[in-house]
Amino acid sequence: MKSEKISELTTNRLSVYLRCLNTLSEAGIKSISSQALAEQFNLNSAQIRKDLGYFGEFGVRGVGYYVEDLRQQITKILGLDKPHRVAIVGAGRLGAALANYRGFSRSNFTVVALFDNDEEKIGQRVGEDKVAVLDVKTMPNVVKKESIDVMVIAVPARVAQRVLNQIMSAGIKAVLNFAPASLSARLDVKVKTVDLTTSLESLSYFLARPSISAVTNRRRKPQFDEVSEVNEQEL
Amino acid sequence: MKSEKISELTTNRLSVYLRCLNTLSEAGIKSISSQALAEQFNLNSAQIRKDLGYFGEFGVRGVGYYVEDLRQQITKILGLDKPHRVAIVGAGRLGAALANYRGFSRSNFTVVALFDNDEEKIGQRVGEDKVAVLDVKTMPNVVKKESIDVMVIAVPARVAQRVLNQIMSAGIKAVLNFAPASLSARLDVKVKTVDLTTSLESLSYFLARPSISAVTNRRRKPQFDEVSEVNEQEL
DNA sequence: CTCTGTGAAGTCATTCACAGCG
DNA sequence: CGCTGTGAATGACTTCACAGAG
Repeated sequence: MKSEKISELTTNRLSVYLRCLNTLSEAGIKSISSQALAEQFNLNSAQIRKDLGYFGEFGVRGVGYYVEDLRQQITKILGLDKPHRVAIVGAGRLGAALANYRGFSRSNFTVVALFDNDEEKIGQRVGEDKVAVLDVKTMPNVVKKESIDVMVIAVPARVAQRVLNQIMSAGIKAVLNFAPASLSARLDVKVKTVDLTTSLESLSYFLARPSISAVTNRRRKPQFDEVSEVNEQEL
Repeated sequence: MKSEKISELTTNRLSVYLRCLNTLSEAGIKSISSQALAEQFNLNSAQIRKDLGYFGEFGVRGVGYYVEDLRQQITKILGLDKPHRVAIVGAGRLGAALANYRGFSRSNFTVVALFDNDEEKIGQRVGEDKVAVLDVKTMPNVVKKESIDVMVIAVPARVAQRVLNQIMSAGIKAVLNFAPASLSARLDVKVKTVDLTTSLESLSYFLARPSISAVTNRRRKPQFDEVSEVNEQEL
């Protein structure tokens, strides 16, 4: 175990590894080598080993990694053993969709509240989960009372910086931003921006050039989990 | 103008530059230097010049860039001068939210259809825009008839690969994926994955270490567009 | 003999720094 | 003079390749 600073690319991949391990665990697989893991999920085995190497020695030479053990290790590294409480600012379509997104709970995240400044919306409850819409002015108090430690920005771009400032004032250190805007934050606050516009426009660039090879894609590989028909309702 | 291959990081940034130029244009700014642009939007001036340099010489020495001109140039580079037609697979909460997202039109994207396999949903129309929910089985025909060239995957992870395969069979070359799954695609198909789980889990890692400096964040800088109070409804 | 863990090599991306255009 | 455009320098990330543990 060294004490270099870990790149965000590495932590992103750790999250992906964790997801793979969950799948393997559900399939009853007990152990797996970095190579087999890489092949099954379109990853690179050397990179898996290197990423893990930053945090310790989790493997067994000649064998590979024990799925359950590694799962717990990565869970701990990512801080997912402790629960996180999330609030979303902006009770529009996206905010409401996120508030009811079922995928968060596996990672130990719970959506606690939705904030908005629209009188019409405040006091309502949104979606199946009946998440309460609260006045954005009450944010500082609610953050404290509800022990919220992660905030999601789902407001229009032109108010995003202001909302971020309020969020930082409330003492939040981790923010997921969906507004298409370049935000500036204090150094001790981590803002991750998910920029749909940029993603789409980047796709458009790809479509605009009939270039031969799309280097960014992974090698083609048949998947192993061709399960039977199911509904597509969950998101 | 060279003919190197352009990194996705560069095209992502071009999209950001375009957004900044839109803001400047609306503010009536006629020209701007790379340095001023960088300062106003937390960017790096050398990088702006280098990114643009891959595509041509758009600046005027001693002056900077003409906002309207550069805007059009980047629009063309990203292929945003031609309209794109988008369909979304998965008429769940996220799919419905995306189908009615107003931010796409500025980039010349129009959401044409929603696909699902749930009998209950097929035939309905979703949101203010009344986007029709169609049977996913009709996808190949609809893609042709409606000239759809971009698809969005908003289905649960376990069916995402199968949906992607169908999408590729229908001849689509550009896909935006919201399912938390590692997908494999043909080399001539570009898949961009927006992974909420990974984004959140990476934030969790950041919270788990009380490290002094969050290197990934931009320098703190006061914003210049502190506009007056508005609603936060649009997403 | 298999597979990890890891320096060393290689590749790709960002930033510097300045010649030279307008 | 100010600013772009760009090689050259630096830095970051990935992949190779292998010593050595089990």
